[in-house]
Amino acid sequence: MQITSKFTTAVHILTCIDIFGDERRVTSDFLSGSTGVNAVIIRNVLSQLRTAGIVNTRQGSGGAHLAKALDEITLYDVYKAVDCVDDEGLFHFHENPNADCPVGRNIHRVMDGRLTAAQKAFENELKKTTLAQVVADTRKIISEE
Amino acid sequence: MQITSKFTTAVHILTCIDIFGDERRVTSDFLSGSTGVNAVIIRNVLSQLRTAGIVNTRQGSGGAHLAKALDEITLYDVYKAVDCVDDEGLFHFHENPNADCPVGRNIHRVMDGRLTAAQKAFENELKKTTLAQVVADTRKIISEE
DNA sequence: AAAGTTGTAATTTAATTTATTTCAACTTTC
DNA sequence: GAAAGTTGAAATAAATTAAATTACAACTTT
Repeated sequence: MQITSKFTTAVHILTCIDIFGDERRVTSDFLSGSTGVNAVIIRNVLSQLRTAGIVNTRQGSGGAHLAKALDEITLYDVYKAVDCVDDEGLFHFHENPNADCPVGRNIHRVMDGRLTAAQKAFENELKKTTLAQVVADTRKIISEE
Repeated sequence: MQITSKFTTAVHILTCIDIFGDERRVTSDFLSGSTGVNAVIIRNVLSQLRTAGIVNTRQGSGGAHLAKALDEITLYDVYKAVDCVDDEGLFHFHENPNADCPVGRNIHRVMDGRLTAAQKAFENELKKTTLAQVVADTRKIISEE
């Protein structure tokens, strides 16, 4: 199992908006070309980023723009925006444990706190990186090529 | 997306082996009844736990047994045993970034270290809990019921 | 008005996860 | 040593999810 590629796609998109935004319109079609991801999927991701207040887009006009500074956007914000993990959490519980079995009716509760802690540790790590850092690293590599 | 329920199923299985192992044979059929998971899936999970050196099973004889002490098995060991996350890692990269685009050909590399760190943080948290703790909590809840 | 773009719904395709079917090999017990 | 019960494993099916595709109305700019 893997976290949906919409997450890495979203980071790619935001990086492109910052790096190419000055010289050209960053349309879903352009982003589709850079990512190799279908333009409709790009528009869906942009739509989620817009709902999260991370980008601005407008019907007709073409070109996505950042709605906040890169150093105010963490990888966690993007992860949340594109809804990588739903309310059920990162772990999938087997759904029909037997309530007549003392283990079956309690195991979920016993594990829950510990699994949530693991998920939190993971998410907290994502909060440590801002898009500003990602873009800075990308610009550095490009300039050295 | 969610981590396969084989993981929580495996923890359930190990808990049952410890709690019921003294009074009865813990067969795949019994475990299927307690978990609500198909008996063949149970046998597959047991097979993975056996490969990891966590349980012993034998053809014909019936009944799984722990191959090591509960306090020597962490949630991480179980997670690894049932192969929740493959070599590709927890995050799924979009697979066809455009090598002609300076962002496209570098973004993977830029993100990789940070995403690996998040995965590591998550896995390290799983290493903090042993099955001994899970079973102790389970026994406590059962005794208070 | 024309060209290009976004937003969104509906559908299809592909991949993955879980369940099911089947049966040979093995153990224990009577 | 035959019967009953079990594991191991392969093959297949069903269900779920992710990603791509098709289609088109609404909007902006020129």
